[in-house]
Amino acid sequence: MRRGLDKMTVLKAAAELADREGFDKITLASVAKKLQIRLPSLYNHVEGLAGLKKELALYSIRKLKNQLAEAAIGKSGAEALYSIGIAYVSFVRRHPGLYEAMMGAPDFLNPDIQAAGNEIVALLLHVLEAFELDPINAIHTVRGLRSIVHGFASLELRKGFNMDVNTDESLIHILHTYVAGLTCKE
Amino acid sequence: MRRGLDKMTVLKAAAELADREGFDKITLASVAKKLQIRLPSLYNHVEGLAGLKKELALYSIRKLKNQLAEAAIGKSGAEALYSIGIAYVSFVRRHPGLYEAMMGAPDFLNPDIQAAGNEIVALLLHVLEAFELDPINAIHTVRGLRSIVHGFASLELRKGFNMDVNTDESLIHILHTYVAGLTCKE
DNA sequence: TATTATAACTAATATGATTAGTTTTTCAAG
DNA sequence: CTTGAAAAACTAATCATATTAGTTATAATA
Repeated sequence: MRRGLDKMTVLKAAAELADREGFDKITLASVAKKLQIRLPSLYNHVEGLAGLKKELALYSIRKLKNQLAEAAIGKSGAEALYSIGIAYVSFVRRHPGLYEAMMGAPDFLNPDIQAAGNEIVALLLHVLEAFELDPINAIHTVRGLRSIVHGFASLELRKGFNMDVNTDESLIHILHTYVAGLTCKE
Repeated sequence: MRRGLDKMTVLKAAAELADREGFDKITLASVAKKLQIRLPSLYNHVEGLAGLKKELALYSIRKLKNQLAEAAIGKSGAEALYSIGIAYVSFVRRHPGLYEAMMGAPDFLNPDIQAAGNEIVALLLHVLEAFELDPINAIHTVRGLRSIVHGFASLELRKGFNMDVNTDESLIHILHTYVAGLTCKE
């Protein structure tokens, strides 16, 4: 068999293109050009543009999950939450296009994407055990943490924050405030 | 002058299409079909597809701003924050496609969009006066509130939450926790 | 060395965006 | 009324991209 590209090479090319030029610049034409092949040849590796984007979303969430898990190593409680939160935002800053590929997926109902998402949820639930929340509260809290880091990263990516005030400090402040709200009841 | 469509009619058609079919289904072709005109005729009202999306983003953020302002009427302090947060998420639920048009804008550097965004920030800062935060903390807190509501709405829209636990309760829980963190220092 | 699966290719078609240039209609000025 | 200008529709042509069908070339392996 003629050994040329494989799927991962295509995905990495698309990811780099997305991070460098923007997610909306991903077209089969632009990816093919970057790989120096003709456009239809990509169909040997991915199922069209929709397939490429779906695979890219999966690639993205798995990479994110790994980095979040790594950030939690050797930490616990509030310290672990801060580390994970910072890692999340850092991932989006380093991989803006790839992150958009993940959020740009029509929805998260794809089983593989859901599985990776569940691992992130499980990681957060595990860290939250130190807070001894009842199960329902723990779910609410995971949703809160995810909303905070995704919302923050997403708004920052869109240049939604005026740049006069340092954004790193904002992230820390927000996480501290939320965690304070978890611990000091009333 | 021949009186036919105007820009607002085009925008409303596109908004309805986005909310009903999804933001990605907005094309000049689909909008023209809905309006029963030929595609190139749209160029009399908007500057191509990019222009339409930019106008739609502006239309969206202004509408959102109005509904947030309305939600704050007659309320203050924490109660006002909850009301605004719920109104934000409610807007996204009622106008998923329009909200995506707003977040899908390449960035918020457009002056008109920034102006509308600043009004939302000003509204939140005004409500936060009751908390007597120092100015920098107030900025961080506004960013926190925006991150929470945008992140929550965005994840919910993408079906990012398992549906076993009620999402309305999650939103209340998150806002309560964050506000608790603001008030009970340490 | 011959076979075969794979991965590239060319060619053709469809949809959508855009531009250029034309026609039609309505309002308002004469 | 008539007529002329402006606005808003149109047709036609071009370009880019995605997709499908069918073909060719190559490399692993039998």
